[in-house]
Amino acid sequence: MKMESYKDIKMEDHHPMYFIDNNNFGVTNHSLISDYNINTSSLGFMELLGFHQDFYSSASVFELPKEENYCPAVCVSEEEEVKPSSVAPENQIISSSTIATGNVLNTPSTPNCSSISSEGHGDADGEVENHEQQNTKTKQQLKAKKTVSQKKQKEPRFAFMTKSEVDFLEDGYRWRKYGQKAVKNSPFPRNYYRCTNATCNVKKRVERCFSDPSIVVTTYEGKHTHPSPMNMMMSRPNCYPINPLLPSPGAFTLPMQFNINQSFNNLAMNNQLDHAAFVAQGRRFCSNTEMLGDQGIDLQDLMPSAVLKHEYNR
DNA sequence: CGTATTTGACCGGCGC
DNA sequence: GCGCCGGTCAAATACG
Repeated sequence: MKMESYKDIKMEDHHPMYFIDNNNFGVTNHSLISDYNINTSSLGFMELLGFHQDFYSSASVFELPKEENYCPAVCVSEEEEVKPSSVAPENQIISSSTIATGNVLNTPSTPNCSSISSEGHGDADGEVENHEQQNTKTKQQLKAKKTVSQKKQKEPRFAFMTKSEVDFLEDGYRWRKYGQKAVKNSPFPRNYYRCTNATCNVKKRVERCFSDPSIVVTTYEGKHTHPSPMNMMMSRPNCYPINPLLPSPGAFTLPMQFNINQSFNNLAMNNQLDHAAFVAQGRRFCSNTEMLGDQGIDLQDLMPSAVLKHEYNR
């Protein structure tokens, strides 16, 4: 599999989409995601992905060889998702300096539902109301309730587009597919995934761009309530990518060449890595019960399903 | 046998 | 009110 750099995306006029120039996304040889200057007080792109500072600030984690400098264009949508069928590959790239303004990375504040809680209470002069007034009020209440509930349902959502031959891009989390729908005017179906963590309600939609089948549009909805299994690995002191020349008993040596936009599986398939060694190291890590016990994670949480599948098929 | 995926049915929102 | 469409459910199926 080969991923290519993608710079030709057209912004829809009404969508607050932001695209990040390949060379500024932090996957070039020495620039980092942490150089992003994302407003940390808001819900950032990386936070939505569940990657925390302690993870992506590690230089070695995001170093990538020049020939693999494929970073996909990233688009972020605050209110609406990307509509793959309408995104034509054409122009307009905004560099990471533009992203630093951060307006689309901010999570829209959701109003409280306190207005609802007053429903049916404190109506002291209700006796004088006639039926018409009551009916009108009921309708208004229902309408208000409906509006609030609609707002409440709106989860922070963002999407990014990746030029890739594979549909499902691993991101460190485990997902369970719960649906697939045919997309109107598109030969490519839309796949629906849900985070397998019981306490997490994050959803993910994956579909191919109709106008350019080589582009995969991944839309995330919600925010993970738990750290990324991969993030957990990386954040543990003895689990950071280590220099293989410096032996560390019990340490899980992750591949030194790693990129957020590339899946674990892709990594394993990449000629930069030895897949068997990668899986074996994962096993070694996961067999260390002391390391896993306090976090309640298991092998499947740590190893993305695609990697595990790949192992099964061997 | 347990778990993940598939896929048709169902539901709710929205426009006409 | 009706139909279309996006999203979700859940039974059936596949797979290890």
